[in-house]
Amino acid sequence: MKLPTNTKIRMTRQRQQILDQLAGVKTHPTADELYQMVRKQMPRISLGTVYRNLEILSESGIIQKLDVGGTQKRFDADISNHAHIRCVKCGCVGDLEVHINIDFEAEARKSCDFEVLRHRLEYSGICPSCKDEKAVTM
Amino acid sequence: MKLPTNTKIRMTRQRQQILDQLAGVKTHPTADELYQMVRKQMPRISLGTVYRNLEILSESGIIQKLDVGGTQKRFDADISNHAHIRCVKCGCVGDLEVHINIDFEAEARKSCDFEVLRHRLEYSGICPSCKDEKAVTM
DNA sequence: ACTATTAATAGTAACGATTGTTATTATTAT
DNA sequence: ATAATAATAACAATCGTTACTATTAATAGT
Repeated sequence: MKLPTNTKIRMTRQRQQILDQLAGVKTHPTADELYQMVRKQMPRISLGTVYRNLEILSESGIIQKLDVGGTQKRFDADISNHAHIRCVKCGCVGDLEVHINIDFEAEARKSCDFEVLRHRLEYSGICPSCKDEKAVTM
Repeated sequence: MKLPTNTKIRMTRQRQQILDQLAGVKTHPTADELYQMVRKQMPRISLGTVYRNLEILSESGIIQKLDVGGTQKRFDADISNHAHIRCVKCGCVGDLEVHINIDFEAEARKSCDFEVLRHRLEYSGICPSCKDEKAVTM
């Protein structure tokens, strides 16, 4: 089990690079995609280092680990609470600002005996570029 | 991409057994858990058969494949549209009847250029038995 | 009911994503 | 400076899942 956010983490070149790359992009990359991105700047970095740092960064609340379906986890430097939409064709993930003024947790408590902690709203659909492809093909 | 429900599927003993076991339980088991359950009745069934049948059954709309976070997929013989809550301690998954009369898809369309298809509302919390454990330990 | 067709099976190998392990290197505290 | 600590690269191991292949079983047509 890991420590909470009070743990001070060391900012190494690799960690900084991973963070910078992630912050500079709004595509919610997978660990492997980030590895490819960082490798262009630091060719000797290892995939394990990327995984370990993404884990550490998300555990200390600096980034977010997303579990939006599919086999791979994705990462987001934007910590704000926003919904995500996943393209059913290519698997890419976009951001979504949904303003629904409902206490989701309170609603859930009405119908179950769990201690309700949080909720996640996730969408699926077809991304703009896959929509265009479809249009071209037909 | 696979065909809709008009595809006729062969009902083998194994497939029937998997379906029966899944229907007889409200715990949303993983493929491996189902494998263990079915094995008690059919000791020579293979894990691959379980995976293949769960895939076929969910594709033909007879059961539901759940992607509720965590590393493993889960399965549900209850096709009705209901939300799920996952225990952050033990990973178990429970059902939830949430009645929110909002057109989630319409809300999403306001803030993104995807073709919005569907949404998923997922909760996390602590299940009754993990709550009790905590109480005992402290 | 009998046989041909064809899908489904058991067993096992292969796979991709992720997590460990370990010896080495870098960073921080003394 | 040097000892202590943490992070790294390289690689092995694991986990969940899918693919392969020879064999078996479910259905269709007689």
